[in-house]
Amino acid sequence: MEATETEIKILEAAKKVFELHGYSGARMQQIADEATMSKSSVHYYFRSKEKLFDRIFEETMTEFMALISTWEDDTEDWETKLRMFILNFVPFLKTKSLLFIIREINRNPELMAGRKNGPKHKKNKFVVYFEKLQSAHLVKANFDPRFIYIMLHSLCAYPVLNGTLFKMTTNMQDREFDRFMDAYPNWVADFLIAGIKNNTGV
Amino acid sequence: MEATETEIKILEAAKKVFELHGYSGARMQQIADEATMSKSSVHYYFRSKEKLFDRIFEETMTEFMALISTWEDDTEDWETKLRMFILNFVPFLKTKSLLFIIREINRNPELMAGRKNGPKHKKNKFVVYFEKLQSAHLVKANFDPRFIYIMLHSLCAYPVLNGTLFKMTTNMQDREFDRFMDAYPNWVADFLIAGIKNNTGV
DNA sequence: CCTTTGCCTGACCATTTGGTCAAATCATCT
DNA sequence: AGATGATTTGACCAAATGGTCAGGCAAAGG
Repeated sequence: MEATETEIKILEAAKKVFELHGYSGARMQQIADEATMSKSSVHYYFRSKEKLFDRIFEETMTEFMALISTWEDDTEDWETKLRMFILNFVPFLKTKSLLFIIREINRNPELMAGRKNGPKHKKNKFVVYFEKLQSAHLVKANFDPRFIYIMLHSLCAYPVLNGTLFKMTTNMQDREFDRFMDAYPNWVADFLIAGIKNNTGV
Repeated sequence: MEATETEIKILEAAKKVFELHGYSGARMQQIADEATMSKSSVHYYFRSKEKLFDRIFEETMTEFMALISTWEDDTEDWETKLRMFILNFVPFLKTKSLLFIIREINRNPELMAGRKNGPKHKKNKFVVYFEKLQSAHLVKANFDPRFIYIMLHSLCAYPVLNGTLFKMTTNMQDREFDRFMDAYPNWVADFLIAGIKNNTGV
């Protein structure tokens, strides 16, 4: 697809509005305002609200999938790779894209079904990587790599997703929480790495 | 507040619809249908959509807060308490209430500001409990209890919240994922407990 | 200067949606 | 039965919203 300057302006505005209000709450007029043009122009470039939404959703999912699929089997040791992934992943999540994805999938599960180029039938790189490590006896084999995978994502994503509630339940002010979250990725890395090494229970 | 049978019927219908579609996507007509009565009747009991929503949100938040605030300083050892909390918490999250809360807070942060009886100024019981354990040298003191608190919640909540995506990225079928999630709470408990005991890095 | 082409917009439309209201129905008490 | 008050509803309304369309306008080409 080409990408006119105007199209990009609309897409950025739409992304902002859709992420904040969701599909139902988003207003074409607000998208037009945000892009500083008329509602008609938005319709001129993307026929309907749904078409525009589909485009945004598709792009966001593609970006997200690309990020979480990055796990090359290069020479670095797994501790370094894990830490780098976390340090890279957490900041991305702050863009609110994730809540957007989760919310819209919940609203309409069809959005997932219709995806092409999804990693379906492609094995999860992270899981494959840890299975190899286990076969090579480089880490203990007494846990399911999928469990580590899900823990990893949960620890990275949820505090960002639910920051407001955490601030409240831990009595932190905005600034204090920000500092906490700055240190957070390395804590997660430390805890996960130690857990995988010392793992005794699973 | 009293709670007429009719009111309860409406509240349950409304909760269902609001949780599925969010505030903007919810339709008064659908709520009425779900409660098998006319739209006018819904308006008769709860003046407006917003009033009805506020009631649902308030009740959901209260229920949620009550659950996560339960951490009595009784005689059980912390391992047991932690495990029991997880085994109790994960099933609750399956009710979709959490996505509802997160989504609506994101849409309108004012919803939190206006809450009374919130645990503001009440110290977080979990954190206080672990601080005591640390003071008594019952667990190592080389980590921030708030970090454990956030990890605990992240591990419980996120896989439930984002199950659809996890199913996709780990190539699991519905049934396989369900079995995985049945075992999940105990894995989390094992991993967390082991991590807290062996903690070396944080 | 005139025409064509693509971009852009204000005015307008049809439908949806939250909300109102008077009338109908039901329950309760005398 | 009749009066009274609460409950329920269909008909209706005003505002909001996604979408359309004829025309304006600027640049390119003749």
